[in-house]
Amino acid sequence: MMIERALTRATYLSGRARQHERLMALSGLPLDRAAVAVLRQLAESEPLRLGELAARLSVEASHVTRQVQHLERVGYASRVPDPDDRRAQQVRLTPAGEEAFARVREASARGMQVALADWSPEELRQLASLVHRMVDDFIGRAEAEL
Amino acid sequence: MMIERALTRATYLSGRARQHERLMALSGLPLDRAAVAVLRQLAESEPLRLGELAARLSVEASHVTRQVQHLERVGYASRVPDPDDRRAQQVRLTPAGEEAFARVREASARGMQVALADWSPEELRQLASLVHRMVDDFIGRAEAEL
DNA sequence: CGGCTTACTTGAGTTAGGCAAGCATGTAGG
DNA sequence: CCTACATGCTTGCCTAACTCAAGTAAGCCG
Repeated sequence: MMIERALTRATYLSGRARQHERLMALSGLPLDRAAVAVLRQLAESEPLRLGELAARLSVEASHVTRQVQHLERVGYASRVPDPDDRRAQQVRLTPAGEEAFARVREASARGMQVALADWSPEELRQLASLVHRMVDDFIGRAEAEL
Repeated sequence: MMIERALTRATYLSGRARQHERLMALSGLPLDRAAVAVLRQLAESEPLRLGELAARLSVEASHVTRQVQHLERVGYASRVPDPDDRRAQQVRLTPAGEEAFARVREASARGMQVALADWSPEELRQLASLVHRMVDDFIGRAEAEL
């Protein structure tokens, strides 16, 4: 199963702090890795409750609490009480948050374009679709095991 | 560039501690994430000097020093002075280390087989080959930028 | 030899993230 | 409706995985 080695290489490499620093330098934003992950998830979905956000990122709620507090302090996210459940809060991005995410995404895509410059559009499409499907399958398995 | 999103999802997910715990439970070994990364790199190459090992993992040498000390204490790695340079040391796996890595790899592959059970062999092959190529291209770019 | 570089080590600090305990709200059974 | 248990979030505290800075030993160059 050579896929095992391929994925391990990819994921270890990209988790390095250095990659993140490159990204922040490119985008000109002072966000840490965890904050970017939250920002991204919020940008890619409707407003989410805290618990749901934690579930989608596969991390503990306590971690998300702190990251969201951070994003609030820098003005990228805001919370509104959930109308259906007074225990819960909905988190959404502010316009500034949307804009910050756009810059992150743009910087990230730019880096990839450089690295993958001589891939054909078809190959890129294929890679993206296989990877998406793989992630879905992994998440599916994780959920099935509960 | 939808590939950007696919990769970010994949890499964030796989970095989670939970994934690692699952792996350790499957393999029955008490190694932490960093140790596994070093073990893997050593298993996949000839004996390496400490600095070279750090370079291949894209981490600081000081981190590698500590990880290797750890692997030595549990009997998975050993060092020999580099014959060509008395400042340096070569790190290699012991037989116990080789065996431990084999178990990690097997556990990891098993997990993937479950998750990706209904992929065709052709799709798996394709994914692996695209991912390998992508990682090579990323490493190539990182080196080119020095 | 004297001075600069390289390979590694050690120490201290930061960040991501888990776990446990606590508080407020919701929900069901008697 | 009241007691009892479940949820959603927060806070505090701990560990792992690094990084950066300073130190030592060995090599290299005039």
